[in-house]
Amino acid sequence: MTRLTRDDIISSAGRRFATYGYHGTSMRDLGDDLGILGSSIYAHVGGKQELLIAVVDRGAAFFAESAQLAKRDGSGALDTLQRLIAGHIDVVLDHRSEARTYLAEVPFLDDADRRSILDARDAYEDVFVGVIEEGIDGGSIGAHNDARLSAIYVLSILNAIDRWYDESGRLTREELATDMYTFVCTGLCRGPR
Amino acid sequence: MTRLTRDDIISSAGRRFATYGYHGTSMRDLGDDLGILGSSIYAHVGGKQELLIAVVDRGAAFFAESAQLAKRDGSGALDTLQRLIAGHIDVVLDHRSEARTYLAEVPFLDDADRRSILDARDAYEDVFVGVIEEGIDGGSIGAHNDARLSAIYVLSILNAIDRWYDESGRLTREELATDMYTFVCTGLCRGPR
DNA sequence: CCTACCGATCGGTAGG
DNA sequence: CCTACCGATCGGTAGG
Repeated sequence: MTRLTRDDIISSAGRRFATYGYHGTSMRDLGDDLGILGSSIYAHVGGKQELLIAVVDRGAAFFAESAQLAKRDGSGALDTLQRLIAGHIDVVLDHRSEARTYLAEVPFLDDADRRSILDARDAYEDVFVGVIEEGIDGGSIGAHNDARLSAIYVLSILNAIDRWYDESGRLTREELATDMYTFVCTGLCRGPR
Repeated sequence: MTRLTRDDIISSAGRRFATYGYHGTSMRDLGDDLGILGSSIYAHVGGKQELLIAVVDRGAAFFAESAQLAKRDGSGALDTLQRLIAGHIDVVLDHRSEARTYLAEVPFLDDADRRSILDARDAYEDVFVGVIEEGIDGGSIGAHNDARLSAIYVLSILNAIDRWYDESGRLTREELATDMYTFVCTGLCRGPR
């Protein structure tokens, strides 16, 4: 039994917040998870809000990193979009607690922190919008699409994935990424466009 | 100032739950909204959980009703899908509090109630799956689509709408329904299928 | 629907 | 990281 680090506590808090929500979690709950008293957490961290900020910041960083990688490695709009989709799925499934807390508990941040996270979210969304606009300009994406709305649709699908995807089910993560990209690119309907 | 009804209290509770979450709402908060004491709510309602159940049940009923209408009035799979989409948007925007609470606070229901709501959700999802399968059988929807996954994608987009749509913005609800249906049907990419 | 409470739990602190 | 607390707030009740 070695001593806990600040990172241990943030990870553990993320798990609780993701499952029970920020307001559904007490400092004593967090202590129980860690095998210490709730009050002992204050030796590592300033307070409950600080824990929420730390978890949400981690989530934001994972998404931002994923977007940078997709932009760097993508060749062409559709390839970059495909990488953005696969990267988002990886973040959501590899960092479920942070991603879920990032997606659901932001309203409970203090004003200043909430605003800065919403800005980060907008910047991430803008990457999707930019890639779709690029596709429209280059001819690979239909000009009838509204880039902003399309980005929101794609992100809505991506953000919901952790609520239903079962890692131990028959659908692999890669199959999901491919199926979802095909849906987004091609749509459901048959016949010529 | 006439006396409050049970329905008034459920509506008010829905607004609080939708904004601050179940665990972020106290009985005293609810009382403040209603202009009475928190303890006075117990004259109308058994407890906080009962309020959550009532709000969530209302949400479930709105969605179920919408699905029945779409199935009844739709002519063909694609028309029914279009009606399902427009109906879902109407529920989410006309009954924001109930819809949001239904979508977000179900994990905080007691076991039995949660299970029955999850069953209702599955039944609603199955309507979407059924319509997509019908479209595949009839040839209007491409056979390469996985009906279950496609239904989840469509519902993910629909369920996220209340988090970004601004009723007083430039996009009307009808435009949104049309744009979203086009996205779902046609996809983003240009070129033959 | 209010008065007057109840025991339990909350986030957090002083001092070690 | 624990001991020993603090005042505030929680969901809820008895009696009117």
